[in-house]
Amino acid sequence: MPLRVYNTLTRTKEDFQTVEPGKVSMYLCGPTVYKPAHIGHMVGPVIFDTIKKYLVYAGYDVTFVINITDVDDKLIVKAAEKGMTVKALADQMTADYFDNLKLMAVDSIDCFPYATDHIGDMQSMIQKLIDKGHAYPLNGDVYFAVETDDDYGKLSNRSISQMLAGTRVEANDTKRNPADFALWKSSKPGEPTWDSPWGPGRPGWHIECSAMSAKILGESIDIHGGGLDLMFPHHENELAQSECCSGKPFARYWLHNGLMQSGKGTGKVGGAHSKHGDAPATGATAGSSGSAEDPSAQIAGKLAGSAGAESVKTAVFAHHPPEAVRFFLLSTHYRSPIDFSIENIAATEKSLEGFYRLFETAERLTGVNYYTLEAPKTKTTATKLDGLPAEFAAALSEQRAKFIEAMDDDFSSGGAVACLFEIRRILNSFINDKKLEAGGTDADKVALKTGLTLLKELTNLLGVLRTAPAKKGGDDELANGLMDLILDIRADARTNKNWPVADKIRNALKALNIVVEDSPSGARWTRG
RNA sequence: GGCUCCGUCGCCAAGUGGCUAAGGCAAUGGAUUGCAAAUCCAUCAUGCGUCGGUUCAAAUCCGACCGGAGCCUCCA
Repeated sequence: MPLRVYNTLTRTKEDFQTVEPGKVSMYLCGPTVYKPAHIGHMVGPVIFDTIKKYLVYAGYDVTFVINITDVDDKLIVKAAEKGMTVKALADQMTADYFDNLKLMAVDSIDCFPYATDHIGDMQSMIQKLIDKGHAYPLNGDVYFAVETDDDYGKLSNRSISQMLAGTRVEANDTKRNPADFALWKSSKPGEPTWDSPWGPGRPGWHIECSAMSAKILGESIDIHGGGLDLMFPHHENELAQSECCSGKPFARYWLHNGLMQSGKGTGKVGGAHSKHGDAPATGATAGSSGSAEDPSAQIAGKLAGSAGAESVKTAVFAHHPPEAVRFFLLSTHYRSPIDFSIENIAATEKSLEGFYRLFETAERLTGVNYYTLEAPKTKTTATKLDGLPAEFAAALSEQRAKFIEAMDDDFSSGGAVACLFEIRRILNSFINDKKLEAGGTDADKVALKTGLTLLKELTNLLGVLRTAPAKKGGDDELANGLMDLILDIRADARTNKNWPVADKIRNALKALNIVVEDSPSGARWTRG
């Protein structure tokens, strides 16, 4: 089964064929760094990071670029508001963005080009467009002439006339066509500015992606990604500029991820209500107007504009482990809108507990630490299942095949996630059947270890289940010491079949939110 | 007004022409356990918004309708 990807340009799933055999160039539109990253900013990076990991697994040599747009109108406005320089604000917000990527285990990006480092490249591109008659200077600005591009509108499937029909046209607009967009903007005093053949100014919004993409990845790239909201005008304009400039196809495949949405689809911030009434934990109580300080404000509404004076780092990750958030993002298809509600993320956290439990058990039985376990990174070097009990090997192999099948079908991570749960079940079953808790053979332990390695091979592709959950046991010596003592006394009571005492201890601890579990190898406790 | 997209079990969610419609959460029964917890096994949509149509065959294609979302405003 070949890899197939949905291409926005053709609105169909196509077989994946790269420009250069064996190599993939990927460009994802990154943030304009004028405010802290919100949870929605994490969606694209997580998805395309996963795509890259999978392409590497499939044997491709992948170069993945995300740009940082550090010059822009909004940045100028925001910096002025805060009394900071544009650069200082951009640096601060870029650092915040990187922090969050790290938390989300997004670690496969090869290059983060900054717009301000490529002004020269943008100017050359603009000059070339002017020379070719696709752009024209006007009072210190330079505009792209959409009518010179026969294909204009092909990505978002709209025509120039159609676009103008529904929009009010500014009367004093001197552009040749109202749909023409700025490649270069003359600057006002106090704004960041660069010299240019058309006068001092700064680049327009879309040109940085075209210029940096061509510079770093070449004029024709394989995958261009971004949020669905960027399809128009951003990607449409990028496409027009790039192709008019180079005369070559800009990107083979356009991949657009769905946008994150609030609770129950009520749209704007403040209109969102939880279906079941009270939203637990984050106190979106009285007054449904999501304030910016409210953690759930990050979860409300469109996420883009209004909310988000606070970084996702503190607004979301303080309450929900980034691991769970990443797992949640990948449990649905990347093109679907994502309903980021507190209930949903809580359900994901709950569903992960079974994995953590399995890893704990496995470590106790085999000494293998799942989180540091090394696993193969490519299909050709995949975990070998030779010598394992036949049924066990067959079950694991089937799930790996299904996982690959799902990912091959337009990176259907939701289907792939189901395989992880199946493998969890298979491993737990194996532990039960082979009575590993009560001893078991070395061969069975090796088999279990191999099963874990296969699971790790797959969870690595999704970038999930990489770190142990926050400690649930005791982290102070006194508590540990006391619990050892208490459980020791209880063990004596159980040996003497003194059930009332044993149960009293367990129940009393339960009231203190400490859960005691018995097993053949002794009692364990966790903070509930 | 124009352009997209979506509606699958109580909830989340795969599947987009043909195997018994994945999986998770919740629930129920059983195994296990001194009792629990955890784990395993079993059950849980003759049905995929509604009504028509195409087809040997449709959740999957077409039409209409109902309901929801996004874009056309420099939001990832």
